[in-house]
Amino acid sequence: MTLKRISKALGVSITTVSKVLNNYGDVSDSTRQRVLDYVKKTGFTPNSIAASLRTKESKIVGLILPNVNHYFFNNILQGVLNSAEKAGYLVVVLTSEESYELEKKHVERLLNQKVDGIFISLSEETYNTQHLSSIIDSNVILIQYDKISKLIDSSKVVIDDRQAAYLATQHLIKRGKKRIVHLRGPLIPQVAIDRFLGYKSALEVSGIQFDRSLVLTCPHGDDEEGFNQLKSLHEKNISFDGVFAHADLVAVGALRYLKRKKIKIPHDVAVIGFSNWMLSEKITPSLSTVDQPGILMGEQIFEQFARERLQKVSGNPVQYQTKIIPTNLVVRESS
Amino acid sequence: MTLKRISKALGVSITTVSKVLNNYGDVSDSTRQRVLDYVKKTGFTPNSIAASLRTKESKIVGLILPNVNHYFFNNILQGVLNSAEKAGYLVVVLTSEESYELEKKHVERLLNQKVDGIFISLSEETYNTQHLSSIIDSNVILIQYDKISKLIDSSKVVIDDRQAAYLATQHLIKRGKKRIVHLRGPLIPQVAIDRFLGYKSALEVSGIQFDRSLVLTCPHGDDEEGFNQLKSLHEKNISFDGVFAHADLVAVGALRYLKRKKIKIPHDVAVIGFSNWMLSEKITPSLSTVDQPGILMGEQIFEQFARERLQKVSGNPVQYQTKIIPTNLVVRESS
DNA sequence: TTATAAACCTAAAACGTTTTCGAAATAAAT
DNA sequence: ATTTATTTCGAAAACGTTTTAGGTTTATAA
Repeated sequence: MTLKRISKALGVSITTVSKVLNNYGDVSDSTRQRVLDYVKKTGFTPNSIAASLRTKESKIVGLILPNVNHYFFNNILQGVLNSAEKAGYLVVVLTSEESYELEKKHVERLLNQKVDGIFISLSEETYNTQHLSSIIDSNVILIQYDKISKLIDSSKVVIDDRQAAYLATQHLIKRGKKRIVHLRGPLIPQVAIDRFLGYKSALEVSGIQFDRSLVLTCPHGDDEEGFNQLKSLHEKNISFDGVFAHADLVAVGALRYLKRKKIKIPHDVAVIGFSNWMLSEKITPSLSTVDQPGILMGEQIFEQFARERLQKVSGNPVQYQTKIIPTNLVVRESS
Repeated sequence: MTLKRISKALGVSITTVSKVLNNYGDVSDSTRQRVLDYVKKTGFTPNSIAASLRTKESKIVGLILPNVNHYFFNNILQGVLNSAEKAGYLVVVLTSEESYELEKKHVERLLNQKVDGIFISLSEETYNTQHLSSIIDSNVILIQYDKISKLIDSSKVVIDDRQAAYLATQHLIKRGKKRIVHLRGPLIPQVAIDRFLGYKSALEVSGIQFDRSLVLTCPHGDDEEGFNQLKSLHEKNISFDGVFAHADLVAVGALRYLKRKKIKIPHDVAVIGFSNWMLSEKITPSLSTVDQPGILMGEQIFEQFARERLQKVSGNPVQYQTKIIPTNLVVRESS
């Protein structure tokens, strides 16, 4: 079933059928009704591939996630899906698995699939950003989120990591803790740097001496690392009374070590994580953490895309925006 | 940049350019090389929308998930993504949120987007399967997975729920448990029925009397339900020494209740869940469960699609298959 | 009645590919 | 030199829409 067949069946032109389907004004009520009835009867829906070819709008956006097994990114996906659904967009999902090569390949695929927008959080390996430039060169809307490159001029949606880390650390300080371990992420990505800086400035503001030996990296963000890093501190006889981990899973590992050593939580050592994974409220003791509103972020990502799209088609200059999403402290038993 | 512009630049026909790009034989080595060089130099990639319109292959598949925040479905997604990536397919993801209306709408959207295949796990509300028939009528490949309709003739990829439940229950019996509670899912979906039947037949085989009062529903599958259902049993003075929950989260709720009541796990009551969520190994006591290999399932889903696609284009009859994916028992502290 | 305006309609081009079918050029065989 | 076979190329149609620019009919006004 095509426009042509409908038009033949009803004895009108292809143009007319197309016009009623697209709500043009210049078609009489009677023929409009005839077309509508026929369309409903046959269940016809226009071939959107053909429409895309003509209009150069695919009504598809691409979302590149570092991975899909992470609670935070699940929520981002969920949020993007929510808003895209409302706006009648389809979203194709790709995972970079933290690989630059894959990320680049995905961008190319999306580009020749002629998606209308690409939403990307950079992999940890990504230092070269030419593929991002090529998105812009192709006149496709780029929205960066979470792990972004400041060098690329586009809209951005990010967590205020520094502020969040500041709040988490300050919270431990308010609980009377003075020797606070920071189990940080890898050295390069901006998120990890920002969280570290937030940690550091919270100490400074409270007049607590920064101690380099209390900062340890947990690059993969798993619980083994959390466990092992606390263990290594103990073995070196370095004392501490608080732990701020860059991920809930790391904090879980830390808790496991403390429990094994019969250290009282939060009395002797208070622990706070990051991300508010589902598991953090189910474990004992339940884990204090920083909630990153992923769903909200996902929605904002899509909505910023929709805004830019509108500006573009209406010929207005597009306004890039950087949205900084606030986080909330979630205080539970571990602190 | 289009075929036309390339052909003009090189003084050959559009046809010739297209042919080298698609590896046709009838073009001389010298012109082939000229085209290849020019394409590489300009970084041209063909517009896949136009190609789709002509070939009627979009190289896109649609994946409908009940939701995206569930560990099992994350893995399905991951698996589909893995295989699709290798085969050069893009996948658009949609969530039904367990709503029949949404599910139907999604199918329609995918259909007029002319995807090559649709992979679907039915929502809990879905009883009418006309939208599935319309997929087949549209000559689009349908693969059902997890929650399937037996009435619709298509390939299927499912967990052997009955066998899995049988194993889980048998495991508790081997531990010497005789009064085993089954916290089951909603009454209608086949998965919940199969798990219940597996539970029941494990009891029968071991000569344990089935007790209707030990079977309780936890329709939403959250931990509150697990907690409350055990509580209600206690209040009715119904004794039990084992719990087989239809979801890990429900089992977590059960554990929480038992811990609160100082009941020894697994000595007094052993607990086993279902799905092997990430959290189940992190909690204390760690939770025994049934591992559903979601990634493998996702891969099989796509690969079955790829097979049918091949059969179709080569004019062979398409062979529907039902793949039953085995599960593994994961024994941990809770049993 | 005729001129003018408004309402309704359509032909045709365009989007960028793929593929069929036949033509031209070259090589091989007679 | 002519025929035949082989290799290489290209014209044109087709995929199903959208949209421009203009044409035809109907209503309104003179």
